[in-house]
Amino acid sequence: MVLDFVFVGGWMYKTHTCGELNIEHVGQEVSLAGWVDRVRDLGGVSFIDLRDRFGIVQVVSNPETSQEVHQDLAPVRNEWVIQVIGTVRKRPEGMTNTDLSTGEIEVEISRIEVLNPSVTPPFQINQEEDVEEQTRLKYRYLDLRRPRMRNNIILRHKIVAFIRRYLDQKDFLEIETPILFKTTPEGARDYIVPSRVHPGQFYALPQSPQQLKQMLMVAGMERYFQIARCFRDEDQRGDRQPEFTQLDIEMSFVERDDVMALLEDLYTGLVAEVRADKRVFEAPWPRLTYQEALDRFGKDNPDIRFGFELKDISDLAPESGFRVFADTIEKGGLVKGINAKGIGDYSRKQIDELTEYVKQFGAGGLAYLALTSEGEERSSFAKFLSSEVKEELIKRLDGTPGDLLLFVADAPEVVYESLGRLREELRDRLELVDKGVLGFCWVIDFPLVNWNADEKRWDPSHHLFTSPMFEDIDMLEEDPSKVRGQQYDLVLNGYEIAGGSIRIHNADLQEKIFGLIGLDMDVARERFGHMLRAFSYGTPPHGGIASGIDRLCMLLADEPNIREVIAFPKNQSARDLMGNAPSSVEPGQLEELHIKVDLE
RNA sequence: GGGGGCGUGGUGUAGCGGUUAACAUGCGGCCCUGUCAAGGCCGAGAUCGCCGGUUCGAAUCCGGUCGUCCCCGCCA
Repeated sequence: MVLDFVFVGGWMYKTHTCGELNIEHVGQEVSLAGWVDRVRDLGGVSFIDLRDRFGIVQVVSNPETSQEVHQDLAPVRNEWVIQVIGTVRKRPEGMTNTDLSTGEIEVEISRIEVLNPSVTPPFQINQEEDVEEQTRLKYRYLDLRRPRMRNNIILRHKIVAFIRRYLDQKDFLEIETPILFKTTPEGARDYIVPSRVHPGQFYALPQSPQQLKQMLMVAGMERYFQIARCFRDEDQRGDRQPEFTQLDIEMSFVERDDVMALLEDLYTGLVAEVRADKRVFEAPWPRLTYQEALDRFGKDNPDIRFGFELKDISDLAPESGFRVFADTIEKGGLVKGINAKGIGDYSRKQIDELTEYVKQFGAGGLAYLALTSEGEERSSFAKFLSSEVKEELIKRLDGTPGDLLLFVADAPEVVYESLGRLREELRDRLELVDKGVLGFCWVIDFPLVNWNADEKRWDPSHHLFTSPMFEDIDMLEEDPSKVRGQQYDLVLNGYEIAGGSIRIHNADLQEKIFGLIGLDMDVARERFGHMLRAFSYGTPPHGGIASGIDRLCMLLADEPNIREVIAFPKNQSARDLMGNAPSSVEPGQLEELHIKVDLE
């Protein structure tokens, strides 16, 4: 028996993968290795679906051909790892399986080798049944064998591979930055790592390589990128993990539009390559100002794929006759509404559910005006309105029979938040969007700083290295709230998937910003002295962007949370259920680090 | 830190005050020579997450606790 195992870097156990065999290979002797996906023992003839990463192929044994093979095969069960040597042959007439790429052929076994048996797995690998996530995470190595996870991991690889290829072609250098670096107290909570050689001192894991990539611009690298792991010790959500991956990009001698154009081109090409079946909602991607995003969608990461936009009716409120509306305006608030098209016949109970929903976000209530499909009106507040005001309201919101008009009157933040969230809640309830559509948009012209009422100071809305718009710089002193930052966010289907800015590259301006946000110069020098020093040595104008790879993969894989696109994610309480991390350590390890644990 | 949902054979579910705790699938055995979610027959497998309470009686009601998921806070 002579088998062709010649290709360099191949696998000694295989001449072919399970997925690649087809009618062309008929007559060839092959060696395959993989997992038993399923056994069909018909008493005489036996079939095994043999699976590897590349596909499934049916292998057959017949006692008339070889009694010995048939005996070797008898004990084999699902998920055993076996090697099969045999001959590819065309399946008999009418026995083709059109669901399988290898369905025209099968492999007649001449030898079978058990490489490793398997105990019965805790859940079925060969079936797409829902299994509790806890179990999936505990046995993640088995979960990853299933098609859903395998496809997600493959998609993620393709995404990252495309990004690397693209950026390499555009003259970017991939540069690694330290995982052990310095704490950044003004961001999220840091993960910290004790230093053994410097007792009492700690490294911090990077929340992002922000400072380091700017240093690389000072260093003259001009175009940098990294698929960077980032760490933030905050509570989890479906789209947040304690460690996550971002595509980190920084460029010298660029303006805002250069960075935005690069990312738009990159992701447009990426979608065409990895999800050609998806349709982009609007191209070139629309650009919304921060204010426009809030006014129309109630959030700075809007889902632009459907209507139900927010309409302002604040001007009608004072004279409306409805006290709640009028008082809100009196107190400096806003009144806005959305037209939930097509649910004018919602029951009182259903409307109450929506009211409960917005209350989560601080709204005092939800005023409604239902225009039933029979042309009648039901309303919580219309009785207070003159018919002129009511007509104007309906006109403003483009209300027609069958619509439900919903209003929130409150402080601006509350109005935006509650209606913005309600809009997306209605999207999900009413299935308003086609899942095959990708709604990219840019949000620009963010305020550079926001007033922090609790701490009585200005906080950067992006981060403290973001450059103000040059034309706004002279307002820094008189009215910081009016200063826009050279910042841009990329939003996809209502998720922020990238954010960046043009940076400050001048030590004077950087010191001014430190002053504005109330950072004492001594403290600033201690924390960011290395940056100020670097900026005094010839720093090019520069800017960049960071994009959440996990979220991007999640959206391109049509998954509901980022755990589904991470091989070994952590659960809600930041625990790894497979390895059971975090765990306690030996007392000796703590001693070495000069650490005493004090558990209350 | 707060609010909500869910914990029933290995897996997924049903049962919601008195059942022999049901069904599907998986698992084990037997039969079966063209299956591909193979089929048929038989069988094993659950003190209903844990603790306490109410009740003549609790998987079922109540309280607590643990685990897990979703949301708020948090996430420059």
